[in-house]
This record gives sequence, C-alpha cells and structure tokens, in this order.
Amino acid sequence: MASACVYEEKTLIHELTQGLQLAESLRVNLHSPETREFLIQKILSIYDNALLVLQSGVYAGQPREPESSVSFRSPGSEEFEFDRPFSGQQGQNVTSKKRKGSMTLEDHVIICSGNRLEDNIDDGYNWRKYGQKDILGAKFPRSYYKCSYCNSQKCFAKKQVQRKDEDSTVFDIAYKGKHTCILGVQSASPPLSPSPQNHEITPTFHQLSPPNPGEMLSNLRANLRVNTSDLGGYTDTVPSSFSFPSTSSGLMEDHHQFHFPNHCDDELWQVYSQAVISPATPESNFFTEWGSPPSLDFPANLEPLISPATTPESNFYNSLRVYSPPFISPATSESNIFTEWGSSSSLDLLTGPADVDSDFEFMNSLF
DNA sequence: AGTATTTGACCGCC
DNA sequence: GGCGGTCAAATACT
Repeated sequence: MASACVYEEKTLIHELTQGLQLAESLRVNLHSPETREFLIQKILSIYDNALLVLQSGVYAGQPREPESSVSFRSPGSEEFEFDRPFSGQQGQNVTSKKRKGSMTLEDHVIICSGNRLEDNIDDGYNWRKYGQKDILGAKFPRSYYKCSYCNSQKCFAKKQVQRKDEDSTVFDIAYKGKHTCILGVQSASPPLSPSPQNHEITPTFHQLSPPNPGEMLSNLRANLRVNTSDLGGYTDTVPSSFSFPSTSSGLMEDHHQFHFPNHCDDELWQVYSQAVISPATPESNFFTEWGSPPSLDFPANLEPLISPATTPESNFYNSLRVYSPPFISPATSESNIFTEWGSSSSLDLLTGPADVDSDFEFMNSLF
C-alpha cells in the first residue's frame, strides 16, 4: 500500500500539474471558444481524476467507506468474487447474507449526459428494460435493464439507471454481472477488422490482464460514428450516443465518469464527446508496461494522437487519449463511440469541433 | 404477430 | 414491515 500511495501521489501531482498547465493555456487562449471549451473540459476532467484518487482513499492510506453505490474494491478483498451470475436469479448466494441482488460485482458509471434521455444512452450493448422502481428518497425512479440475450445466451449482465436528484442530466448507471453473450458484444463492436477476441468477453479473472491497446483502439475506431441524421435541428436532444463496455468484467467495482458537454445546441457540427474513466483499484498497474503508444491503423480521417496520459511510474491508472478530427466519416447515422477496456484502464476520447485545425494542433501540442 | 416496455405484485433481505 | 429487486401479465409499439 505504501508504494501504491507513492504512485497515487505521483498521479495526483501529475494530474494537478497538468491542470495547472492547462489553466495557464486557458488564460492564453481565452479568445478561442473551441480551445477554451476544450481546456475547461480537460481541467474539469483532471480535477475529477484527482478527486477520484483522493476519494478512493488509497492515497490517504485508508479505504473509503463505500458511499452509496460507489465503492472500490480490490481483487484481494473478500467481496471480490468471480463468475457468479448476478442477482439472486440463480444460485442465490448461498453464503451471503446480503440483500438479494446486492452483489458487489459492479461497475459504476456516472454520466453527465446533457439533455439526453436515458434511452439515448447507448453503451453498445442491447438491453431490455424489465423493471422500474421508485426509490426512497430519490426524485427519479430507477430503471432496471438486463441484457437482451439473457435468455437466448444466458447472459446475465444487468444495469440499473438512476437519474441524479441534484442534476437530472446526470445518470448513475450501475453495471452488474458481465456479458457472456456473443451477439451483444458483436453488436457493440461491429467487426470492421475481424478479431475474434474482440467479440468475446472471457468471464475469467484473466480479464484483469491488460487489453491490447491496439485492439482497444481498433474497437474504438470500429465504433466511431457520427450521427448525421439528428443534427439538423438545434434540439436539446444531442444525438451523441456513446458506448462503453458495460462491465469490464464485473470483477471489481469501478467508478467511471463520462461528461457530455452539450454543445450541439449552439454549434451544429460540433460533436464533442469526452470520456474519462478512472479505475479505482490501487492494483491497477497493468498498463504501466505501455512504454509507447500502440501502433494503430486508423483511417486517414481519424488519425488520432495517442499518448500515455500519466507518468510511466504511475500505476494507479493510465489513460489513453484519442483525438480525432471532427468529421469522422459518417458512414452510419449513429454516433457510437465504443471502447473496450480492462478494469484498470482509462481512456480519454475526444472528437473535436469541425473547423478548429489550429486549435487541434494546439491541443496536440499539449500532449 | 412478434417484440419491447410498463407496472402492479411478489419475494427476500435488512 | 419497509425497501429494493425481479417477475410476469398487460399494454404499446413496430
């Protein structure tokens, strides 16, 4: 734990230092709306990351008591279990005294979705709603979803979606169980470049091994689509759906945050998505071996820049930042940014505005 | 007609 | 007994 704390401290310092630099850049670039917005988002993300590190308790040396539904556990903790179907549907926890359905295998995601409806939150999997419940003390009901392939493929992945009281544009999504379906994964990741391992989530502890970065981004590429059909109206329903692997594995509880700046109200072709995933387990040091950015086969119009976002010595998490020019070939009418990651990765993804080449170069220079 | 969603009832944990 | 999670019949949608 001591060494972990050192790493976390370095991560914090790195993040905050970067935030400082970005704030400085912001001051210099106040005149450029796009750059300004980008920098603000980056700074906010950095603060989010830093807070997550602090809140996780590992930095402070003492595990945080799980607050409400967000908690972090390591593979070594007792509550870490594998390959147990979610909920009491089968097998009903013989030993656990916990409330039915309160299994700890969860990924928690907080989504700032602008004005999107929860229906529009597309994480790449196919879900069927099977219940809705008013929760005591919550302003909005909680929706319960299960994988559409729960019957045909015995896939017991589930998720709960709850709109936040404080901010109705924010959804707290709890993923439980893991996808064992093939179709679900395939639909989530259309195989542009077929790679069998991309379409299967192996329900074993091996999921904690680092994903192949190239693979990861290949999936990302395969699912980068820009919605062109819904952008016509300056409506408040921004069509920037996104995807994330629902349950990286269900092996640990992670806390991810997604921010969806709602810019389409103002600028038609500006599609801006940013995802920040911050694994919380101190053991997430699987990616530290990424010495250099993976070689990627991105189409010319995507040409992302990839860089390790944290210092190599940081084992708390690593991020991969992907910047892509704004006009990702709109082959389909959906925006679907999908990534696949292990439990301990972090991925920043940003699709920039259309006419900001100079800003883009500037952003590139930041990393 | 087949599929998805809604919603009241039920179950089990606390 | 209260509450959260799930089931399943009814309903809506395609």
